[in-house]
Amino acid sequence: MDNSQNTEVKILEAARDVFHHKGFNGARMQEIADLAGINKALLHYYYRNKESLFERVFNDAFSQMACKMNEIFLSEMTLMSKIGIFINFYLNFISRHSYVVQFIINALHDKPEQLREVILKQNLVPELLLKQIGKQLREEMDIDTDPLHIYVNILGLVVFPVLAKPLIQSMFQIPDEKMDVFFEQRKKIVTTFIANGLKGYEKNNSLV
Amino acid sequence: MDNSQNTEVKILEAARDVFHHKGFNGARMQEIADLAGINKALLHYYYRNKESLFERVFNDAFSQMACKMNEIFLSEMTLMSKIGIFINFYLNFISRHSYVVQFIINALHDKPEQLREVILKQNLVPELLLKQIGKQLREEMDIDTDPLHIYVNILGLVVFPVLAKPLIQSMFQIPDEKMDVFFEQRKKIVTTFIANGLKGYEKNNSLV
DNA sequence: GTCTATATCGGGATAGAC
DNA sequence: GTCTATCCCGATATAGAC
Repeated sequence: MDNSQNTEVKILEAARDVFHHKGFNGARMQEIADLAGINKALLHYYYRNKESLFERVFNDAFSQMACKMNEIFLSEMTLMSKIGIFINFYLNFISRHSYVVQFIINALHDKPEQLREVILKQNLVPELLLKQIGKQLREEMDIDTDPLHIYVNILGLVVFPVLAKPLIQSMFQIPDEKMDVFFEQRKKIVTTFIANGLKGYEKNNSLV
Repeated sequence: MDNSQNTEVKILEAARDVFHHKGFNGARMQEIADLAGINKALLHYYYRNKESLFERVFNDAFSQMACKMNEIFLSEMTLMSKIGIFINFYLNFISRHSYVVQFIINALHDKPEQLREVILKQNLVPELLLKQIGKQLREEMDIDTDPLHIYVNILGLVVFPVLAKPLIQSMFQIPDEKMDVFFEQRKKIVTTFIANGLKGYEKNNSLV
């Protein structure tokens, strides 16, 4: 019992590491087994095949991300406070686990229909999150732009540089240490950028 | 001669399609051969192995992207005009070839050292582009924030939603037609957002 | 240059003993 | 539950004829 729980946990941790870093096609069952300290046969004993293990890993990753977003944006605060917390949390979290988002995006790109089911099985209601953001945009900032655009703007500013980290480093020849500084700087930069960007959407803004 | 050129072209087109959509690990030499209307042996005659063919495809894709960016941002216009053109161009181009950026990002994530060489062999000078943006930010808008942050902000707002398209569609249950509308809307939305976001960086801005 | 045939190997999956 | 041994297919790559 105790042993089986241990094994299960070890498998999931190993699978997570390998799938997150190498994706479905790049991952090897052998590598997962090695990392978990067991052999392939036992891996198949717990998860009939690679697909099912992958789905489990995807489900965990997606759930973790989505839950945290829900937690932040459905809480009781002003929208700008939520955005500030979101930016700080994700720039901390993601820069340590940059591969997670890329993993989710790639997984969904490779097998959209299959994983859509996985997503729907969770009891998240992302529409609620949008409604809440829309409501706060209207009431607190007099903005009635589609909240999805705003949400995507925020995500883009925070998430894209993490995804593109290797690209940015290669193009501009930036060493790792400087990238750490870069991400730390972004907390302030992005917050300011969003705060001001939103002003353009205010109903009575002369620029619109 | 004529025939060989034709074959070479067919191979590159086929390889591009397959690699862009499925990445290195997901791509099959057989599929590329089929798509090019030849067989595997001939494929290996032109490109000794999968790696070399992949590098060629990566080089082409990266070069195409980088050149277009250079062309836009090194031209003779105001920075805001460039940004407007960039947004329109990329939201048109990328929404038709969404996989290209994802392909580049994934490739660079999988084999950063190997592809860094490929990038350096091209005669692009990305630092020049940053310098130019920095100069225009200072002279035209009185902003002396690191131009890399601004550049990344712009890219994030434009590129991220394309990368995350399947994610967005799955989460919020958005059909394809509505996504087309969404991307069309973003041209205006993002332009406004950036224009106003930049105001926060002006030296004499009371908010900073 | 282009083909058919084949070598070779790696990786997912299963059988069956303990 | 955990292991060893093995099956079997798919994929890259090469040999060699035309």
